[in-house]
Order: sequence, then C-alpha cells, then structure tokens
Amino acid sequence: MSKLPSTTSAQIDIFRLMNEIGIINQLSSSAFERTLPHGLTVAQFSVLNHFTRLGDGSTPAQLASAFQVTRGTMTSTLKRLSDKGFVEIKPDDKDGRSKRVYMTESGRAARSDGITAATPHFGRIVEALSAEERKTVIPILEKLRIWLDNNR
Amino acid sequence: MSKLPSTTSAQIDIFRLMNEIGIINQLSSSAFERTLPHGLTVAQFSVLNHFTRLGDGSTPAQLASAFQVTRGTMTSTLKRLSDKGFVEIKPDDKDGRSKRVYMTESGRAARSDGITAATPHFGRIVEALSAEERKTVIPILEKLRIWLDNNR
DNA sequence: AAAATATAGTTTGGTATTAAACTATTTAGT
DNA sequence: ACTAAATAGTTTAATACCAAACTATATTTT
Repeated sequence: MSKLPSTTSAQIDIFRLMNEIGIINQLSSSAFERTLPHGLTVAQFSVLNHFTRLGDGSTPAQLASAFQVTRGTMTSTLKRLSDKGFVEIKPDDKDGRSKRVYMTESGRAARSDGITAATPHFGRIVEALSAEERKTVIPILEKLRIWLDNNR
Repeated sequence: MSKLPSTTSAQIDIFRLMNEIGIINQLSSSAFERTLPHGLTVAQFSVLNHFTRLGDGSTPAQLASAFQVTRGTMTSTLKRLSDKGFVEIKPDDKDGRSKRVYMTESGRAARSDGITAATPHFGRIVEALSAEERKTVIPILEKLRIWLDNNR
C-alpha cells in the first residue's frame, strides 16, 4: 500500500487557481485572436502594442524578457511580423551580436486596427466582473506573477 | 485624423487582468511541466487526473468539452497518452460514432507519480499568496471563467 | 423511407511555446 | 593578450492549440 504525499488545502487552492487561470487564458486569448485583423495573433499584436506604449528600438532579447518567452519564441514572432512588413529589424551599431526592432508605418496602422477591433471585445468582458472585483483581483495576480517570475 | 475608439478604465483593467493571467499561465505551466515524470505534459496529466477524480469511460468529445479544447486537440492528446500505454480507447457499443476512453493500470501509476512530483512544486507556490488572498481570488476567477464559457 | 441536419472523431495547415544545441560576438579573468 | 565565460540570436524537434475540411454514423424532417 504505497502512500501519496499528503496534499494540504493550500496546495489544493493553488491547483484550482492554476486550473482556472489556464482555462481563462485559453478562452480569452482564442476569443481575442478571432477579433484581431490582418491575421495578427495575440503574440504579434502584443509586440506592436508594446512598441506603442513604450517605444520601439528594443532588442529581441529585451522583448523576450518583457514577454517572458524564450529568445527562440521571439525570433519566430518577429520573423512573422517582419514578413508582414509590420516591423523592421536592423543590426545594432554598438553590439555585433544584437539587433534592434522598429515598428513600420504599416505596423502602426495594424496596431491601431487591432485596438479598434479589440475595444468592443474587452468592452463586453467588462460585464463579467464588477469594478470592485477587478480592483481586488489584479494586485493579487500581479503579486503571484512577480513571485513566479522571481522563483523559476 | 482618424480617431481610435475611446477606451474606458474598466477596459484597461480587463486588458491588464488578461495580460497577468497570460503570463502566470505561461510561467506556472512550464514550471509544472518540468516537474512531471514520464514525459507527461500538463495536458496529458490533466486528463489522467480528471479520470481519477471523476472516473474514466468518457468519450473524447466529453473530455474536449471538459477541458475547453477542440475535439482535434483532444484527439491528439489522447493519441499520445495511448501511445504511452496510459489510456485505452475502445469503440462505444451503443453509438457507432463514439469511443470510450479508459485509464490503464500504468496510467494510474503515472498519474500517481505525477502527484508525487507536483506536490512539492505546488507546496512552494503556496508561499506566493496568503490564505486570505487565495480565498479571495479563486471565486472571482471562477466567475470570470464561467462568464467566458457562457459568452463565446 | 429518403433527404437534410447534427454529431463524433480525424486530419491538415498554421502559430506559439519550450528545451537544447548551435554560431557569432563580447566581456571577464588570468 | 589569450583564454574562458557570458550573451545575442537562430535552428530543430516536440507538444498544444485552433480553424476548417473531411468521413462516418445518428437523428430529425419532410
């Protein structure tokens, strides 16, 4: 009669939490992606949106770190954006290993179209939770995200 | 001068919320997967765990619905579990279109090994949030998940 | 009963993701 | 200055996922 390690109720909470998060992520990102124009994926749109918020000219490695994906993943996403003409990738003058990524005019327009398409989408989801609930849940998730980021 | 639709603060909340959820999901599921034995993925382990909790013998379509994935995705996950000998897939007697999925003895053992490996993993994550925070966040996320499920 | 519609499962083509191996360049240590 | 170690980016091999097209079987309509 082999015994499994005993699982505390706190661990069960975490398991449920991660389970809910997995399903929410799947449902919401696939729904969001369906609304995006120009065949943009969530990953691609997020990069364009990042540039609009924080300025372009980052290196692929910086983008990978900002989005918590591997450099290989970012290479792939940037290639697709570049093939669509939404970003331009140039060698870095100072560092021969590095590159710099810039958003093109057409990339800016695509991002803008994405926002136009996404707004009613997120507008609908707003109904799902009260303002109170949103204000409560965001900082907690932020804390969890930071913990996970620091402990991997 | 074209104008973008105005974005409310509630929509920004939702956007941030979804962003946090995306990153948490990515970090936690890849960390979890690294701890799993027998080359099990999260998707594969989840199916085995589902059978332990709720009993086996479901159809692939029922599993796809339970996990909110397409039937095609479930076909693929079940094939990998079947190749590893962890599940057995038999035709349904009553309905010629359907199949029934059963966990094998070796599947039960693999699930058990998975629990053993996962327990310390989740034990560590418990530190990330207080009991209070966990109790607060889970019902809100559950509410959001149900809303998303009903509104797609 | 025949035809139309619905459902179960599979397959294909495309994207995202990780881990690991690889090349090229830069930085640090001796 | 040379060597060793770190960093940037790419590539490959798996897996998961979706959408859409497809086959086969049930169910419903007429």
